[in-house]
Amino acid sequence: MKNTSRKTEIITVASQLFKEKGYNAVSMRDIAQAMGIKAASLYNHITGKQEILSTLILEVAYEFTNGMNSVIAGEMSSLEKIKSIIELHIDITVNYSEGLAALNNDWMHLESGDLKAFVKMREDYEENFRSIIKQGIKEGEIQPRHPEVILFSILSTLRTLYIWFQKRGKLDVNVLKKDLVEVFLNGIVNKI
Amino acid sequence: MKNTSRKTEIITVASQLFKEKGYNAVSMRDIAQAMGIKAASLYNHITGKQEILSTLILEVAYEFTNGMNSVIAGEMSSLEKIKSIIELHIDITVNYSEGLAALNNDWMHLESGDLKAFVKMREDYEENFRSIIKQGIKEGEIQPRHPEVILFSILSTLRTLYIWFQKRGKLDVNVLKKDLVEVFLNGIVNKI
DNA sequence: AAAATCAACTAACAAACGTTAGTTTTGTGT
DNA sequence: ACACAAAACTAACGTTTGTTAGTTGATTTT
Repeated sequence: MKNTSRKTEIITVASQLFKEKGYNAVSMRDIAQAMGIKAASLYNHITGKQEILSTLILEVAYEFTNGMNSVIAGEMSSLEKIKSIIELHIDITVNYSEGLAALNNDWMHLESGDLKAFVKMREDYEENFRSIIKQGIKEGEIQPRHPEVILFSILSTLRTLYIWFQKRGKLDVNVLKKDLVEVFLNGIVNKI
Repeated sequence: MKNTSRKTEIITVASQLFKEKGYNAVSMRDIAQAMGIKAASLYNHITGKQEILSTLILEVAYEFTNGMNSVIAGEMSSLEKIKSIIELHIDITVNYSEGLAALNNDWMHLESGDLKAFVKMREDYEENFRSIIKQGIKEGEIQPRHPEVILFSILSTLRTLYIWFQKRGKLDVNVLKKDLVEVFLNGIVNKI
């Protein structure tokens, strides 16, 4: 029942600082001060600064990988799969806002093993997404445009969602899901 | 005739390193080494590390501000204005790829005066964009969705363009402009 | 030819960094 | 009340950081 161990507390506090200033601009002394203790005391709970970063990023990365695996396993049309992916991103954004910031901005500061694992997961994720789009174009569900343009326009928006979500008075999650799906699927032009 | 002064050389080299690792992970010794000189020699041409960052970011920021001012001054429909903004971003992405990376990822490391100026410019830019969208909705040109969702979905994509543009074998600029405009204006669904 | 300017250099600085070692305090179960 | 473990502390370490001072050699100006 104590999922709020001291270790996860440290990671939570650190993630908030990372989100604001980035991994390299946050010192162990900054993290310690935010917790009301001294920097050396952190090492009773973690092996080092790098562990904070990798724990934070890989947790979210697995969340994406598992979510994507569920989507591609389901028997849905391509458009429904894309809709599911959009909703997956929004759910993760709501629950892992700080981890997402680290994943987006500081993944390159992971060290060798973790870095390789992360890059692999991200490449696989993008490749799965790309396949869904191509399949949709092939079956005539999606307009025949450059798949890469569709992929990155959707993915860029979803990846940056964490910045916007809390800035504008916490947009309602369901409104966001509905509007975002419609913007991408139907565009913004009013056709009357 | 010597726009390739030593100072601009330094800023160019630094911007490429910043793009890969971020401002704080790049040392003056890293920059110097990439130029084949010693770190202290850099100070014959620049006042410090901070000057590199602010020069880099503010140059691009002014480019956006001027571009947006041209757009809102023109007599176009809202949809045409949005199309112009998309093209503006693509043009800047092509010409200022490294500066864009710094602007997106390291703006928070600007110091007081420059930081304030930058944040002001960015807020004004977003407010102008938002007004165009609202105007378009009011006049029935744009579908009546949450303006903030439209704003951030377009802007997120445009801001991240610099990552994708050169990764995928340099997408042709005109294809990109055409497809991106169509994705946002008409969506991806094939309506037949 | 002499003087001045430029752009590199070496050497060093104080501050901040992540981390380790050893010690003391705090809290818990018996 | 006592023993033990958890978690804080102080002090210090070796590096790396951005930056300054003073010097040297090359190029340009007078």
